[in-house]
Amino acid sequence: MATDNSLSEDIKRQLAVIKRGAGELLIEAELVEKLKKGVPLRVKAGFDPTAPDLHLGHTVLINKLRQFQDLGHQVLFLIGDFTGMIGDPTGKSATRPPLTQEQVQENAQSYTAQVFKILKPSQTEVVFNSHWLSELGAAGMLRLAASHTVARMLERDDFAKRYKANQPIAIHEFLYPLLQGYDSVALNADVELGGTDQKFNLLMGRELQKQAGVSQQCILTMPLLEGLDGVNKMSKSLGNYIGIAEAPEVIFAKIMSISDELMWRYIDLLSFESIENVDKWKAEVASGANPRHIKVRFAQEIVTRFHSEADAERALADFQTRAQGGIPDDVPEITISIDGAHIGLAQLLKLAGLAESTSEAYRAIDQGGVKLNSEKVSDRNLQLNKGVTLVAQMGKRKFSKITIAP
RNA sequence: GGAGGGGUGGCCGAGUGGUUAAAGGCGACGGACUGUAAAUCCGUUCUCUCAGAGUACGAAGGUUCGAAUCCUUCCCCCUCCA
Repeated sequence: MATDNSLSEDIKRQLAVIKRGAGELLIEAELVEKLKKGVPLRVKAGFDPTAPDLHLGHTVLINKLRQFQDLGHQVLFLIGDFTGMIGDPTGKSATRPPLTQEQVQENAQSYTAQVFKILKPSQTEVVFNSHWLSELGAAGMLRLAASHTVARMLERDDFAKRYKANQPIAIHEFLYPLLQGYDSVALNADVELGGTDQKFNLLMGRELQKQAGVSQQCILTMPLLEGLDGVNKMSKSLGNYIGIAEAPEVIFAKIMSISDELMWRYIDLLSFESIENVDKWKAEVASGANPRHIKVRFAQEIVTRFHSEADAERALADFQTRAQGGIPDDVPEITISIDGAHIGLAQLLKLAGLAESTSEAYRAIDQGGVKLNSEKVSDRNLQLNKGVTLVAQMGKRKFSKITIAP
């Protein structure tokens, strides 16, 4: 439904900010009513404590939380430590082992340390759902479980698919949406954010709040960011992610490696540039400009956000050096002690950590992927003497300044 | 509780006694091409004291000149019936 004319300028502005880049807002009219009260909204978002390394995919959501803060609202950063301790066996590959209390605390620390690069601590409340869920007890859990039917649960898309495909669904997996919904009741959330895949769980919060007789939360879903492969959603386990704690050069290089089409997706979901500017860039590229320049600019924006402007400059310089086949400035140095008077190159590369195994090193040499002091090496049996220092390069990215102890 | 199916290299997946270190695909890596993008093409893809060995097909034993392939025991997963 469209914004009607009676809305104040302020609320229109807030709505525009909230809806930018978002997937779906349920229910807009309710949100307007909440905003009209002029009281800071309680905006909830939940995070699984099992993966302490945030990547850009997570930041799509966190950016939105930050925007809520900029509009004066309060963020409830929920760490799902209770569910984390049970251990989520959901499908996929390896079942995750349950986390200990210590691990959960550690992960939470790591989380907040990273998340406050984006969120304002003064408007963020970090909460753990074990606080109220562990008090729920078996009786409370049963009451919760009684609130919904199996049929209702099977409406959820992934449950439905798995059920049809004869894949197992553990009983407690049905409990997850209920617990997440109960979190909203306990926190008295006004709005909950989640990925588009979370819609069902988010709606569960609304229903449980209704049953509890409290005001229902609005729901804002955010699109899922594709990973570097451009196909699957960004995730650590798929290895297609850009971690926000990664080195400036790494973040920069990874962004430069995404395809041109995917670049726009990233910009839409991650950049803070105005919509007008982004549209202008798209037009420029459409009329023949090299997308590379925009990618560089975007990469710098992201590196600056998680490191600093100086780091972004360095990352760019580093990137260009490598592009010209040069040796970057920050080559790690390593000294290696050997037994005999000399050592085979393959063994050396392995000891220096450039190759996983000597076999891999031999292969790389055979394929012309190894350079010493910028000279390509073709002799797979090359021996190196004690006391020498040289810069070894394996492949495009791996460098090391190696000294063989005399 | 009963019946049946299955566990193969990072993943998927062929392979039922002998050129099988194990087809094929994906991924990954190296090279070419480029904007170090993507796509495409070529190559590689267990390890090692590298051309000669060692170790591998859920685990442990056994049969055999020889096993991923046959036998025994154990572990794990799935499906159906109750």
